[in-house]
Amino acid sequence: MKDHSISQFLTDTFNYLLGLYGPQHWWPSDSDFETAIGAILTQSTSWRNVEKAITNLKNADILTPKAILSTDIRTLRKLVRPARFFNQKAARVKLLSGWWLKNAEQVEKQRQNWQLWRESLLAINGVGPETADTIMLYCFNIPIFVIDTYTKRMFIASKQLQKRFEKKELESWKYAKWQQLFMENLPSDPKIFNELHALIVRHNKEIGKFTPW
DNA sequence: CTCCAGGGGGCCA
DNA sequence: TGGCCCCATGGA
Repeated sequence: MKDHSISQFLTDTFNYLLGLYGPQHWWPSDSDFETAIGAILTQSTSWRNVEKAITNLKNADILTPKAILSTDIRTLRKLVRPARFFNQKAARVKLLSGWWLKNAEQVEKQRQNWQLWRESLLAINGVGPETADTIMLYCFNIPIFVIDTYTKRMFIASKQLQKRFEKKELESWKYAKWQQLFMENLPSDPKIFNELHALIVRHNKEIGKFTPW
């Protein structure tokens, strides 16, 4: 899977998008815990709506794991309501707060065991691969690349990749396969993974105004 | 009015 | 495994 031409292509893509849009400064937040909560709230939800929910949590002064755990679930539902699926997300925010309280400090101390921390995140109801990797990368600065629907859509449509793989094959690739493509063909650098994912999201928002790269 | 956002879980063949 | 449905706000 590691391939020089693919490495070159991904590096070129990164440089192209960075030149086009500049640094995206992800993840916007006042704390790593806020970032983690945002990762839950943004599931299939516009960032605009997530901001409203986060603002509600800030105004209620409960943007810490302990405060959220001690907040009544019905109160939490009202606060996160702008972020859609508020019943599920209120519960998920509580579960993640419990995980954070128990593990966040240890993650910082034992970063080499990141695979185990990732597994423990995936064990949380409501945390799938994308959310787990988002937390690993944007909260803990661990070099994991985040795959989302934008990334798949954009690279399935890529002529460069279609020279190497059938489009049908690209369409059949699952999360882990896409992640492997990026992680084996780019430097294992959290700054690169951070920026590239943000740039891909930005590019997909802008598509229509700009021609594909 | 319709469409769809920075996903994930449950269910069923 | 793979396909489908559910969740359920707010802006364009």
